Amino acid sequence: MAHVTTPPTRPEEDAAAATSEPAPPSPPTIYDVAKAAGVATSTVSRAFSRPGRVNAETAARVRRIAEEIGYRTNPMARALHTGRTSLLALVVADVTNPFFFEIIRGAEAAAAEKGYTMLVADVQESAESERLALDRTLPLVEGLVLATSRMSDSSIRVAAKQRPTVVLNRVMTDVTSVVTDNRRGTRAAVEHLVGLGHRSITYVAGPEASWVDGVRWRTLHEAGQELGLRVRRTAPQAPTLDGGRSAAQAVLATPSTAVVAYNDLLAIGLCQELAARGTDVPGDRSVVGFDDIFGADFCSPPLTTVAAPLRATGAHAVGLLLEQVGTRRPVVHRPALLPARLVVRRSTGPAR
Amino acid sequence: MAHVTTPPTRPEEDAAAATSEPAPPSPPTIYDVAKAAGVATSTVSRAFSRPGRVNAETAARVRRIAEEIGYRTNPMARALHTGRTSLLALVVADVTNPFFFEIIRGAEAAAAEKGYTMLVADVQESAESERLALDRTLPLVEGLVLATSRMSDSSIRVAAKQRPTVVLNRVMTDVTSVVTDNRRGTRAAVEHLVGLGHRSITYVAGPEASWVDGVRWRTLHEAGQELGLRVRRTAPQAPTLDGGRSAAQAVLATPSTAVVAYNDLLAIGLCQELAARGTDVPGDRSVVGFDDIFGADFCSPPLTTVAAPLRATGAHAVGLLLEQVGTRRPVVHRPALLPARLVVRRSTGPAR
DNA sequence: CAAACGATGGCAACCGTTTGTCATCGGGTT
DNA sequence: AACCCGATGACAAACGGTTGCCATCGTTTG
Repeated sequence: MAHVTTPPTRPEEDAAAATSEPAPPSPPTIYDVAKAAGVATSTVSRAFSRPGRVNAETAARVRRIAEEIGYRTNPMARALHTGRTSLLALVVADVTNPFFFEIIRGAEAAAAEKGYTMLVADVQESAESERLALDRTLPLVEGLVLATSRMSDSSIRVAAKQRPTVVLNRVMTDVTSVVTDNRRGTRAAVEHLVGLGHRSITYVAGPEASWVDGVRWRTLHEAGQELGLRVRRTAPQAPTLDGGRSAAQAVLATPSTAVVAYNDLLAIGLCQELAARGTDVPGDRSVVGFDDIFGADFCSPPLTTVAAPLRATGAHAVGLLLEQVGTRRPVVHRPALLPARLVVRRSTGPAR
Repeated sequence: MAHVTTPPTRPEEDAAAATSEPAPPSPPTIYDVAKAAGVATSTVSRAFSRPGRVNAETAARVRRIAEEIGYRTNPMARALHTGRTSLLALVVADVTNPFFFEIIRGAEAAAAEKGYTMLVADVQESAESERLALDRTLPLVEGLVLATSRMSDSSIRVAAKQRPTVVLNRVMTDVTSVVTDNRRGTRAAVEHLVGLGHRSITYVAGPEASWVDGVRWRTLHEAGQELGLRVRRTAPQAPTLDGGRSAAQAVLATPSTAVVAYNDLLAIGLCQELAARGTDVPGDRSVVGFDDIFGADFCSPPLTTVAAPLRATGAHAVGLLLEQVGTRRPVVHRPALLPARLVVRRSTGPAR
């Protein structure tokens, strides 16, 4: 028996259905309310938007009648005149990357709290479709949060010129940004490893286009210098499980007893492949990731990682965004630095 | 060259700000294009929407000029008149649940391909905020996909009356739905376990409000009867890692050698807790999940699971939705059944 | 008692597109 | 030469709210 996937449309529908429902009744407008209440449309409008502007009694009556009729203000009509759509866009490189989960959550919650709706656009790691998505959504929204944009700074500026914008995990001079404190986070990781006796660390690099990758590597490098460590770096990897797996070879080729990976996905992939090759983590090598994504606690072994305040990042970004949305003139804050926190699990241990 | 648009009496804002940027230039409208091209606005409009309706030459000229000026049609103005917003909403119970990743991806891709933008709304497992989200988004969108709605059938019908709607993982008589073939999937899991010698299975139940939970349990129960198995069921659990952990106690209290969990999250949580209590999986108990979410392959042990065609589900739902969007009269298809597939990994093994 | 005033509500002009309807025009028919 | 016709483009009326401005009215103030 075959699985019926697309049952064809049934053509007899029209005639049959016409009996059940008489007509698609168009929803009541402000005119209907005005007529029913015996006032002008302007009064109805103001009863909602400027409660002080009309007599309290009148306003109450209008609202009651609107309620009865089932009136709901048409957001498009409002937007046409005011420009206020109550829509915000959050552009993420990849919705399926757990890194964005809590960011989305935080952003959405903060937006909803202020009466805004979040439009989440997934651009599948491509600058091209990111531009496309912006084209589509920019005219609709009042503000923009770019989480890990893959576009150039100048493309971002173009967008930022059109709508208030906040970027995440990337620092720009003329666009407000929110980043986690990668320097401190990285240092915490290094100190943790040093405390366990490690004297040599390999960094598994992420995408070259990543601003954050640069920061993490540089800090690691500096810290290494200061503390007299031997620090190495692999070739850039895609920030995925597969990227991590394919870095195993390079890692095993080094004598480093500790590995710091660009992010958790990479770290988890690496652990998998190391295990497959008979290398024990943390017995033979210690592994640290970044971000503390979903899964970092139930992979094997549970991952020691520099946790990013993902949810707070999303929420904070929206907060900053909303500050700008009202004002005519764009406000650029200096980068907000959110604290990172080292979470020690079982992928790190004493050096061999 | 300046195309003087509509000179809206702009009382030259504060002098101070005027230094940085001259003025927030309002984007060009159809009027600007019309004037520049020396035609009426209707011609401009039709040059885009009804290319056949105007002289090909004129149309080309208009479009060229529009391009030069940087004209983009204002979606709100269009929507106000036509009702077409090119927006679809996908309501998910929990964006941070990996179950939805590929559904979102599939839906978004299918929507984008047809020129629609997906609005993803997270309702945090609450019927209350689901209603709220619908209130906010319903007037904006042309169609609705409800993935695992937590609302009652009647609430769903109310929404479906206002906009074309497709529900996922739930079967309703008068709303189009897309579900995975849970019956076959469940049977496959049971047969797999029986093949390994298990004669007694415990089902770790999911939320009572879940339609899918009912199907899975009933099928499991039936299959048990037919095959002469001993089948038990735990109390309902939240479909999360924690839910899985807290089910461990109940599972250990049974003599069942195999466990089928409502979903992967539950299964993974259960495995964790079993491990913590010294129970070996699959040595002492075999565990099967549902859905094959992100993480099912790298948890410990990698999970045997009934994989749902998540991406196809999302895409298919949008396909069905878009069929209805054009038509005035709602079309209800019968439920589309998408095939499930058993993925055997290492959480199942021979019965003790 | 007149002038001034604050509160309140209505009028009408937008916001930017779409689209039904109508006028015009050049050309082909008869 | 009268007529009809298709093609093309302009006019103007929506779509559903918002808001600046004015008229009215009952009060307060000098």
